[in-house]
Amino acid sequence: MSTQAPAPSRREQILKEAARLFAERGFHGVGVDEIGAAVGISGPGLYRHFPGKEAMLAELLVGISGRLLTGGKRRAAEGEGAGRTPAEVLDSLIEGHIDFALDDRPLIILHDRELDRLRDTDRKLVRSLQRQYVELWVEVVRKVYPRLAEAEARACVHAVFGLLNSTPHLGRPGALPGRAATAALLHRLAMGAFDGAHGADGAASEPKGRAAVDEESARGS
Amino acid sequence: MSTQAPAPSRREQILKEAARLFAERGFHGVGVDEIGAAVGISGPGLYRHFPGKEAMLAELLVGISGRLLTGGKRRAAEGEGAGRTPAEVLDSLIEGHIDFALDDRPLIILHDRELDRLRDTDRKLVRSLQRQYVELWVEVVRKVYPRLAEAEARACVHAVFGLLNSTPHLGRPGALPGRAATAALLHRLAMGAFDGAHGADGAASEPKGRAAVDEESARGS
DNA sequence: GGGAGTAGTTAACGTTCACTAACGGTACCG
DNA sequence: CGGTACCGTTAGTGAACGTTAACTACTCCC
Repeated sequence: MSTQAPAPSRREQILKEAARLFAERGFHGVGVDEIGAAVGISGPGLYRHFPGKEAMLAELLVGISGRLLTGGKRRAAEGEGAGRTPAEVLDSLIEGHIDFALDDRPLIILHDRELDRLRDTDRKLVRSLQRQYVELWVEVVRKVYPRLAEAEARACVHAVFGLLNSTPHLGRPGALPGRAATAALLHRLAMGAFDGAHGADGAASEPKGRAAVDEESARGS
Repeated sequence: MSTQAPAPSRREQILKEAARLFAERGFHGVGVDEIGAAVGISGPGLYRHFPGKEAMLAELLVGISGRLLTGGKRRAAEGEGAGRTPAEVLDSLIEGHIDFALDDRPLIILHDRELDRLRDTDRKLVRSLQRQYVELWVEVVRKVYPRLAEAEARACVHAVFGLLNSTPHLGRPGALPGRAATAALLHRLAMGAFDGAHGADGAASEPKGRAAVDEESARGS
């Protein structure tokens, strides 16, 4: 309805279009003229809003990293506050990440693709935020799957991020039924991945039945 | 000259270094002078071996896509020939992909990151190879997990690729015990993901009909 | 009405980049 | 020795890019 679109203030407009273009063609593949054209102004008019091209990328990356971390922290804290089990907290983290991946595709792409185009200062900040986010997940994952060593858990988290961030690769049109179905599918995939990493025998905490697919066990490597 | 193997023929040397540099800093972020310097010659000397910078990227991407597809086809054919179960074939596909991801990191990065920097002809070729590879997986996956609809299976395959291709994000040093352990872990993660996708109840999302529930949250597109 | 601030324009500058031109050395081969 | 193909060099070219400069129009506010 009359959702108050609160004045998409040129700045945000620019950031949004820049994100889309950067994601499509890469940071170095997009000129400032194109970004300007995408918002109706042309070329150097952008410099009224940003000190430079890189500042746009920096703000985008810091923004997404910060929001991911903030959201993750909030969900973890909610879990501690209420009587949630670690498994439920992990569930919530997965859900939050999926929301990001589905709603902010361009940012998710940039987030792990164009980080190295930042200057030292910005890059270190973004990396720090990313690391904190990863460690947040690792902590929760290790509570749910205590048999995972820390390094293993971290690798699993990175892998699941790769899985969840694969949304951009799903074809644009009607490849999947819809948003909700896609989210549910990703959720199941992520949970399954963690379960699989933990090993075939006694995973205690999660009630998900093991839908038996006959596999001849561990000829793993 | 009976020794066939050790001929790192300048050309291959160039391709290898170009792959590394493209993966590190992006196609547009690397200059031809740097590529030349990386192999000991400088700048335009490269044009004795390649008609242009983009030709190097094209050869790299066609190469990796082709090798992935060839390897996948070989494994699938071996499965058909022998009495292998679909689950065993899928196992083999996963193993093959992991080998690629672990042994040719730069190429795996380029493979899904710099595709759009190619000219139409090359890009279509690479996309065709990639699509065939995906469809190969989808076929096998649907045999192992028959309850997955085709679109779902395809999404799962893409997601698992994202998972397996996450290796570049695993920290460089001794983050994981070793190659074998990493491969085994990735294998378990991938299998678990498929299991998880299949295992959930079909209550929510099995029909192909336009379930109206999806688009609820799409306000403000 | 007259600053002041904001948001935009076009023109130009300096650099970087992919690529070409012209040239030289070296190995093989008659 | 002369010829040829290969592999490399340095110098240069035209285009594109990020950024700055100089200038214009509009709005707000006393």
